[in-house]
Parts: sequence; structure tokens; C-alpha cells
Amino acid sequence: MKYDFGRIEKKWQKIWEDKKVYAAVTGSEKPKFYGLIEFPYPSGEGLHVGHPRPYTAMDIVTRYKRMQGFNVLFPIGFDAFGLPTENYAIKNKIHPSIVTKRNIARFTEQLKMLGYGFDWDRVVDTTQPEYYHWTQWIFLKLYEKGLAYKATIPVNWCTSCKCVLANEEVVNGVCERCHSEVVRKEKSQWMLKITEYAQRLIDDLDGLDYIERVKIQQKNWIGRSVGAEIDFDTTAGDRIRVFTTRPDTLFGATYMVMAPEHALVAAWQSRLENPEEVRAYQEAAARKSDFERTELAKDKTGVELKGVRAVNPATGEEIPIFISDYVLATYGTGAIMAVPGHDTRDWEFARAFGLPIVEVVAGGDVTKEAFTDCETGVMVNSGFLDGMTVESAKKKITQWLTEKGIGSEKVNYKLRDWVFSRQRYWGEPIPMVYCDTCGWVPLPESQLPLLLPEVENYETTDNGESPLDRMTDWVETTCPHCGGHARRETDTMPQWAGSSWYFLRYMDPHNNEALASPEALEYWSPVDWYNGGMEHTTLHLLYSRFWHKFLYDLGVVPTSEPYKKRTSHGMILGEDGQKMSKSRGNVINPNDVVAEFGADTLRLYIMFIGDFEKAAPWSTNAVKGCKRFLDRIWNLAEKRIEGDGGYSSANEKIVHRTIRKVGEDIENMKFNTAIAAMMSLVNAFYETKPTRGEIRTLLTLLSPFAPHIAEELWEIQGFEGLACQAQWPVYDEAKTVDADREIAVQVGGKLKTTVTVPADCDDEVAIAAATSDEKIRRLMEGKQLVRTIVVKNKLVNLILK
RNA sequence: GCCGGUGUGAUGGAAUUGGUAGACGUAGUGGACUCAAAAUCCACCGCUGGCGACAGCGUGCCGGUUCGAGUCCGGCCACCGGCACCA
Repeated sequence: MKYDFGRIEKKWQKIWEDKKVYAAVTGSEKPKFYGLIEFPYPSGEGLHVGHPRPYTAMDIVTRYKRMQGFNVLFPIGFDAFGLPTENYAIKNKIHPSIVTKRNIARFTEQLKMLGYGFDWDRVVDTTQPEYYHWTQWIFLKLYEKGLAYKATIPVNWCTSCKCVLANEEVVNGVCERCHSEVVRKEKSQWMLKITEYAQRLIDDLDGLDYIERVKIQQKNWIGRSVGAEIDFDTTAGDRIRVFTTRPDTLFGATYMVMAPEHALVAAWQSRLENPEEVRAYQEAAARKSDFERTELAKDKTGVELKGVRAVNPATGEEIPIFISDYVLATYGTGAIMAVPGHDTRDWEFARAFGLPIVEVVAGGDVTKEAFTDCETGVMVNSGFLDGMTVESAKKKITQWLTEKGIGSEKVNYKLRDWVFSRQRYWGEPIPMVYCDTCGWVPLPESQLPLLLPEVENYETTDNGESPLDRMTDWVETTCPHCGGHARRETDTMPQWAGSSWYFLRYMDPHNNEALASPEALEYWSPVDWYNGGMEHTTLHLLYSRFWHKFLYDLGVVPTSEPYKKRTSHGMILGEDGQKMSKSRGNVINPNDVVAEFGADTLRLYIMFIGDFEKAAPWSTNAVKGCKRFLDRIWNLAEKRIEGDGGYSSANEKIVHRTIRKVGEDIENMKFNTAIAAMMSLVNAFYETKPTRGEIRTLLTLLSPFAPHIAEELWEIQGFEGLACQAQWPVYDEAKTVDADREIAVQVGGKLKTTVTVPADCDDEVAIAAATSDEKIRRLMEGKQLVRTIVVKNKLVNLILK
């Protein structure tokens, strides 16, 4: 009989579903294992061949864990709010909820086609009121604790999405989603104080089993730097506060620079001798987008504030003050002390404006470039700091500033608060109303969920307001506090809201009293293993850690971190080695692959394609290799093999080795070599026909990778139960090794031949075997053996003279 | 510029972490089966020289440590990812 993958795959998918073999049981006595993959955004295009890589990997891991006796939670859901659906809905005049339903149905069908062991009774959909009820609830809690606030700030405005973006969503000055221009715009926005958690988000990384580059990238994004804040007196009477990481260079501060938006500029308006020039510069800076500002970074520009001067507190000298857009309003205090001798940007600015450059750290040549080295320099021209190292000068000056009351140590972060408002329809409504007398008032929890109203027209507006703004009968409401007239918030939450806590909902997805029951949270937390894309490192991963820590502080969740372990997969590229995209026409559709080769072959190939963490190009040709492998297994096992469950002496060693290799490789996500090991085993079975026990072991090992064919052959062989519920085989370490070892014989470190010796034999025996080899004896003729190096079971190296 | 990562046959990739480089797969070559093709099975498959046993070379480049380096150290080059006037 032929290997009819189409029939087999449908047959077993139905049986697994009917028997609910992948159901997770909250509170089971077995040890729990929670494996998580990033839930997909159900786009109109459906699954493409990149999706199955992380899904298959975690499917293998969780199937393996299940066979080892774990109570496994491996859930799936849909992150369904978001712009593409809304844009598609606008274009085709269909309501986004209908589009979403359709897309989810298609995704579900495709995911089932691939035979994943998801617990389908726990599916979540972020757009369902039963779900976003709790997204809104978390927002209310954030507001209650002062972590959600409304602020008018310059925001990133995507000109195409007509919507604000978080800093994390702006990539190279353009929208990460649609690649359109992003401009600055002043808007009143809901903000979340993620900065309050900056330090904990760094510190707690240490105890986590995340791949190193994720930790590093998160730390860089949070961008902690230690320095000092220093107050400078001015001739206007006001003080300018600056932040610096190099307080040691205070004696070298020869001028100051403030951001063009700095509040003191306006306050000094009447004192300035050149108000027109200053105003012109401010306006020019305001017009530029962030992108333009950084694009034009090469040449430093600025205007001196004539009429006001600052005093360097260390030297007592008066120094000029400039405004320049190389100083950012949003970082530190929006003002700096400029030390051109020891800061590259200040050096360039001083050069451009002919300002004095004073050397205060010896070791470089400040007439040629700024000397920024902190390791080797020695303080000079710095009064009481002279002769010190940079490190000790930092301590000394900070102490001096503190005593004088004009400065103190300070830690700053690049991370900024999370802009949480979006001017779009297809998102969670923010449960807040604005009352004419009470100001912003949160909805009482009893009024949740605040439903997203059905609207006729959800198109974006050009005035920058949300489409909901036009819904007067929804917008106009009464204040829950005083009963007076109030208006609802019309912005919605960003897509990252629903995904910041979805893994908690999986633990107890149908709970109407809480986001999940305390028992379920206690039992399943934390996620044991979370695999996802590197592109989410500073977005979803950081946001969800923040929310989880907040929920931990509230006492809602039992752990301070959501994910114990985080791994990441590489992208699947097109056959041309380029990123798959519709416009390049190199997209591979999994449906086509399944139709031609079957789901098991696709699963195998996508895991065999290369190192899981690295990008790999698709090769339709190479898929055949995996199909052949399954065909070869089918040929071996399509007829019942009789006999007992033992192993033959010929195959015993390789069977034990393969069990060890496959298990270890699954744990280390080295699926490609696990499959290679199984291929070698099958090749061995073509040399020496497998026994009933050997076939049983092969099918058990194969089951997590290619579950359908394993199940079918399991049935044909008449083994008890289901293959996917079989116990993972154990190996005997002693049986993985030979009695004899083939060891290398080197002369002067170069391989000359190999000899066979008993395993773990004495060095003398190995040397004797090596030196009695015919070829080695010839090489040794007329030479003197001066030294021998023996590595047990590996090699003998003979040094001749 | 800063922070990560990668560089191995025609090709996707292996290599017990300093110990026989190229597992496994693809492509290719030869053979078996077949009227033939496909499929399948068997064998070969880093480069150079030699009929051959064999010899020399070989993991981006240059140097070093070591009995021994794809692996460690120093200096380059190329590509990929992240950050980028963050004081």
C-alpha cells in the first residue's frame, strides 16, 4: 500500500480532536509544562510558510514533554485587533469584525491542517468583549495606580495610518507597519508609565533563561546611564539644570546648550538681544520630523541666546548659552553642559562656532578630536581633581556638588513612557470619560466591558481624531462620578494591549469573574518556554513584562516575570534568498506544500532546513528529501513486524544513541540534527531489518516531528494506545558505546591513520597499537620518539625527531 | 559611530565545545531494475598531483598560543540584525 498522507492526516486529526488528547488539565497532579508561541495576527493572506517554523518547533517540544509525562498547556489564539484588518474593511466596505471572523476561520483551518497539538478549547480572540473586558480592566487598574495619565506631548504621527505611534513602532523615521513618513505632532494622549519599571525590567533579566541577544537588546533599549544632575546659575537669575555622565569634566564646560523647546527660552524672551533669530531657529526645528533632525545630524547648527550667560560652578567663569537641536528635549533635562574637549558632539559644535576647547583629561589631542576615553586619562586643568583618574574624579566631584547643594548623582533611561492612544476604530475602547466638572473619570468596573460601538463609517479622519469621535450618541454620556455631562474617550488602545497579557487568559479562558482564576494562575504560571520573533524584543516582549510586573504588584499574578525561558527563530526566506513578500513573488504557501507532500513532510522540512535560530532559504527541491525519508519509513513498517519488543545486536547501539540524540536535540532546539539522527537510524534499518521493538522506538521518536504517519504506522503495527501518548523511550548510556574504539593516530599533530583499540584502554595499549601500525612504523624509521600525547578513546599523537 | 551575530564543498548545513573537518539532506556522476522514463535500490562525490598505494593543500584574510585550532588570542575584510546627536 502506498503512503497516502492526505487520507492519513485527516483521519488522525479527527481522532485526536474527538479524543481531546491535547487538553490541558488545570490542577493535575502531573508536573506542568506551559509552552507558548506568539499568537498570530489573522491577516487576510492567511498563513505563510514562515508561521509554521516556531509553531512546529514548540509543537515538537510540547509533544515531547507530554510523552515524558508532563501536563502540557500549548494554546493558540488570535491577536485580531489592528490596522490591516481595518484598512481592508474600509477598502472593501465590510465590517472589521466580519473580516476578522473570516480570517480566523481560515487560520484555524490551516493550523489544524498542520496537525498541531493545540488545546482548541482554550482559543482566545482579543476582539471578543469577553476578552477585552479584562484588557480594559487592566487599564483601569493602571489608571487607579497612577500609571496611566493623559499628557499633551509631541508624538509620532504616521501620515498614512493617520494615527499616533509608540516610539517602538517608529523604525528609521518611518512607520514600522506601512513604511510611510512619520511626523511630529502635538497631541493629548494616554500614556503608560513604563519608565517607572525601567530598573526592574533591567534587573530581573538576570534571573531569566532568555537568549543573550534578547537581554542585551532590551537593556540597550531601556538605556540606563549613571551620571549627575548639576545646576548652573545664570545672569538671568534662573538656574539651568543639566544631566551629564561625565561630571568629572565640569572644569572643561565652556558653554551650555539647551533644546530649542526648553521652557527657559520662552521665559527669557524679554531679555534676549536676538529674539527674532532665536524664534526663527525654534520654528525651523519644530517643523522638522525626528527623522529629518537625525538625517541632518552631520552639521551642527544653533543660535546663541544673547543677553543671558551661565556660570560654570567649578571655575566661576561666565559661559555662553546656545539652543541647538542636537540637544533633545525629551532626554535628561533638555539641557547640557558642553565639554568640547571630551565629547564628540560638543567638539563639533565648538569647532563650528569658534568656541574654546579646554583639555581637562590628558591623554589625547583635543585640538584634533575629542578625547572620550575614560580608562586611561588623567585629570588636568581641574583644580582639586588634578592628577586623579576619571573614575575617582567622578566620585570626588559628585561628592563636592552634593555638599555645595548644586548637584547630585542621577540615573537616566532612554526608555520613554508608552504612548497608548490610537486614533483608529478597530481597537479596544479606552474606558474613560471626560466630565466637564470632574475631569477624567474612569468607568466603574461594573460597566465593563465597554463595547466597541457598531458604526457605519470607521474611516480615519484628517483632523487627527478617532473615527469614534463622530459617534455622538456613543460619545455623549454622563459622568459616573457626578452624573453631569461627559464625553467618552474616542481613541482606542494600540494593538500591543491585547497581546500584553493573552498568555494569562489561556490559563482560564472562559472566566467571567476575573482575567483568570487565582488557582489557574497559581498552577500554570509562569510560562515555561516562550518562543517568538526577534522583532518583538522591544515591543511585545517588553510591554508584556511591564504589564505582568504591574499585575504582580497588584497581587493578581504569582510571579514577577511572565516567561521563564525565551528563544527565537530565524526567518524563512524565499528560494532567492530574499525575504518572502508578495511584491517579490517568492512567497511559498503552506497549503500547496501540504497538498503535494503532506503536513508531516512540511513539518519535517521546516525543522530540517537549518539552524533554528538563523534565517534559512526555502528549497522546494530539498523538501523531497524529507518526503523520501517518510517514504522509507513507510516501506519499513507498512506491514506488521512480528517478534518481541527487544533490539537486535546489530542495531542496539545506534537505537540507544538515537534516543539520546533526539531527546537532547529537542531540548536544545537543534531539530535539524535530531532529524538527521533519525535519518541515519532509518539508513541503518535498511542495512539490517528492524525488529518490532526497533520500529516501535523509531515511531515514538518520530511522533513529535511527524505525528500523522507515526500514528498510522503505530496502528498498523498494533501497538497499544496512541503514538502521541506513548511513553518517551529511555536509553542505556552503557549501550551507546562500542567495546572497541577507532582512534586517530597523528604524527606531529597530523592525522596519519586510525587504529582500533579496546574502549577506555590504558595509554600504553593505545601507544603500542599506534606504533605497531605498519604505516606508522615506516614513518618512525630512523626517527626518535620524543613525546606521546594520548587522549582517551580519541587519539594518539606521536612527536618524532 | 556604538552593540550583537555570521563567514565551512556545487548547495542547505554538521562537527561530542581544543582532539579523525564536511554527519544528514539536495544537486551531480556511475550502476541495478525497466522496452523506456519516473519511482526505488546500491556505489561514488572538498581541491591539486598520481594508473595506483599515496602525497600536498583546505573552514573569509594576516599573524599568534598549542603536541594539536573551524573552535582560543591579536589585527583586518565582507555581510546580516539592532540602536543611533540619549550628553
